[in-house]
Amino acid sequence: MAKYDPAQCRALIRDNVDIDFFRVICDPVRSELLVYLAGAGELTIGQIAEEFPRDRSVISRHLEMMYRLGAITRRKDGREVYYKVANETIINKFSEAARNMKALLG
Amino acid sequence: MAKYDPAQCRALIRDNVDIDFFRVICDPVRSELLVYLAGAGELTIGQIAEEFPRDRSVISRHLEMMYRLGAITRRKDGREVYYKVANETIINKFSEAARNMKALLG
DNA sequence: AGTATTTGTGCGCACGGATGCACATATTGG
DNA sequence: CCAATATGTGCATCCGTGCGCACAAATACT
Repeated sequence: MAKYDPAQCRALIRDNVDIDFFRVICDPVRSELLVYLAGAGELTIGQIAEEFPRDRSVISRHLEMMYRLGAITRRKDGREVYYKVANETIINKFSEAARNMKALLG
Repeated sequence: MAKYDPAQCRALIRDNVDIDFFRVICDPVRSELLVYLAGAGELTIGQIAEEFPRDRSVISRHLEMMYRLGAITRRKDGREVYYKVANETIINKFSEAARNMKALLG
């Protein structure tokens, strides 16, 4: 049997699916934020926080996390920061992962 | 603006992507197990545990978790249990999610 | 400049999940 | 029936992460 090579395994995963992206997206709170944002269009942290049972700082950190991974975009206007879902990026991540998994396992 | 409805948001997510499935798959340890299994074909818990720096019981629980969500199949033969990656299921989950996200956001 | 408003951040607390040990269960072989 | 091997499980512990409070930073408004 082939000897186990952790580095090679991890590399093989990361070449095929953006694990960090999906991990961030598939969190219960963040996925809810994402769906809400997708339906609302463009919102500030304050507007979002009004509707969620979490502290504003928590919402801020979740959005920051999704922003870093490209799931949402943001636009600063004065003191407010408007967040919006990065539709194409998300679609592409899922499509790419699906295509690669098919090639890897199919 | 639309009032926030947590139940509706969660339902919308779950109708489009199997969050629990992806959460389990995209864990660092489990994804590594999955890739290793995919390359090796069919292995027992003992064989897998020999190659991973975790206790056998930990491997057992991770495999059980992935089995429950359909990511892997298992076959009992005597005292041994052979695990194998459920290629079609995984491919289908990714394809379905990609298709739905495209319809939802595109 | 001074105050108010919006967002970012440091920090400590708490909770959930991962981990490993010890033991239970199941199955084989003698 | 008994010992040996493979896997499942209860339990205590540890560690990462989420959470919210308090405060800092940035910007607007008068």
